Amino acid sequence: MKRKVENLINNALEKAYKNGDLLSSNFPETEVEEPKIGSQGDLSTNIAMKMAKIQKMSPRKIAEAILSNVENPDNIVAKMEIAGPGFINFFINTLAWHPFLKKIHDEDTGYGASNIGQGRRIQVEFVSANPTGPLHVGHGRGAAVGDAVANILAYCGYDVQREYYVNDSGRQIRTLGLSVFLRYRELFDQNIIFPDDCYQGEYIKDLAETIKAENGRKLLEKDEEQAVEFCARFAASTILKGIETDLADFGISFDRWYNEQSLFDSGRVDTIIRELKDKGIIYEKDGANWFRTTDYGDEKDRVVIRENGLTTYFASDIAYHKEKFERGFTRVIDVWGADHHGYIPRITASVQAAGYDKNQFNVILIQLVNLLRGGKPASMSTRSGEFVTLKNVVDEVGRDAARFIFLTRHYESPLDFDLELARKQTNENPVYYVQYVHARISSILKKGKKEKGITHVSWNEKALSGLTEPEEIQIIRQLIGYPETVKASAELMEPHRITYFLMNLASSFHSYYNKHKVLTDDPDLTEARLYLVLAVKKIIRNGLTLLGVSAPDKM
RNA sequence: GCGCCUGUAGCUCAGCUGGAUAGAGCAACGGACUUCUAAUCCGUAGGUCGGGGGUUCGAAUCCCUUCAGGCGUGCCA
Repeated sequence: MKRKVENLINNALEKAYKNGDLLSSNFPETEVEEPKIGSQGDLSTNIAMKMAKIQKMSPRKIAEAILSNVENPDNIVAKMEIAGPGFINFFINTLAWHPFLKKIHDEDTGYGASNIGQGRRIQVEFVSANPTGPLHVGHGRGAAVGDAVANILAYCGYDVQREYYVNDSGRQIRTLGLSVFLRYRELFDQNIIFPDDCYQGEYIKDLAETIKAENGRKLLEKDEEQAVEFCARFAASTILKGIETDLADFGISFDRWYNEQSLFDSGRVDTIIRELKDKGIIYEKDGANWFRTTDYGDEKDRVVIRENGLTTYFASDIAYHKEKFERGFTRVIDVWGADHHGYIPRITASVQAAGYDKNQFNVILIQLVNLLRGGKPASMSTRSGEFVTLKNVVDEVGRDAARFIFLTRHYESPLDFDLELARKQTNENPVYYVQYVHARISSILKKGKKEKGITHVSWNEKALSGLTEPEEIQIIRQLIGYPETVKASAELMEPHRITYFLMNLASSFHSYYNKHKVLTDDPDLTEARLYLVLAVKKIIRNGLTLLGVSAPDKM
């Protein structure tokens, strides 16, 4: 509809210029938007105000010139008026809204899809938690956002790959091995001191128990380094399997699990460091090797190889991100926790050093999740190991509620996640509010079939002319806005836009439902309303699908 | 100190990327089930968009400045 009105305006502009009503043909882009207040029409444009300077005329004069040249061939516009400082308001003919419903039905699951990605390859890397412990709620938020972003991008024509980067080498894995080994020795009544910097959680003890059950005291006879190495590998792979399961239960799967270790095994890390040294981007100082990240705007240079000869996490990340682009992705998106924001400049630097544009690399920084229970903080300290895991949360509140709540905020704002509230099946909990729309409509359709024998609703222009209630037009207007919402949410990588869209649509529907009956004694009206309501159902389903939330037929 | 993020109704947050009189939900108060699911709806009340400057026809939105909170600022990951 916006586009249609834009065309009317653009044609009017040209005509006005030819007539001499306008002095310049230098037209700014026509923008049409929905006024918030009903009395200001269905759509309005600010074009006259934007043109005032160029045309050297007052906005209202320009508006008049435009209005006198508007042609309205399809009788879309019922009324036009100039308002305020120079807005042109358009009142749309009720009948003109109806054809949009047909588009929704015809395109069905594809309604809202687009091709802004044009098949470009894009990678979304998310979660990527170290396999040193189970996923906690914070990872859950990253998972929900990353997955939704990937869904939305794919829906908008990108060729999306989901990847999980597994940090399976480096010091934290050794620490993991040591932690497990020490707990293992404890099981044989050996007196050990368990260091503070080891992993404290109960799961470490469980892993030790498993090793004991499978290997007896064999490890005690081994050389300690070997034993730690064994524990490390066993623990990491067991934990990773657990992570994979927890994510699957959360409805998330990856196209690829990428091992950090493989970057060393293939020699990629060595190669890239050598290349960068040759280019002078990496240099030696104080016995260590430094990357000149300051050349790319970082606040100081960063160590790649430590004085002790070991590489840092950054070294493998340089190789990793370069490799991503070599795989053919034109854009790479990393979803990180906000506590990693200090790493953005250095990774961006490495991407640029590899010859790619900094805009090809984006980081979505997920802010903290405050886990609450009845308004009071639920413990989440990693140190004591008593954090609430993602699995705990999903088991307690369910997948749909968890995912939806993670997506009710812009990812840049901290999120309060109240377990008690998420479990409630009341209107305090927005998931049910939206899902309930889908269930209610399913129920109407079922009843329509049972009592009136209506098994199929289709486009019927005559019947649809009966859809004239303000609530009905309001719903159609909202439905029409869906593709735009999806597009914006893809471009900005902000899934919460869809969440809010769905809540607003749900609100309009519930309101309508309470005021008007869909199944009436008038067959035409019933058919028209079923057609409308079915369109709502399709869009609720489409939106929830993008968010990774189910659309139940019954609740 | 420096960097990033956030300050919008009592609370939790939206605000379509500069538009007209700033919106929801919760909490409070008052109403609606012999009806397609009351997991719902209707109404009332609630605001100096942290403060101060600037940019322009027009600012919650952009710029500067200031205050407050969170996070980061390792040859840890």
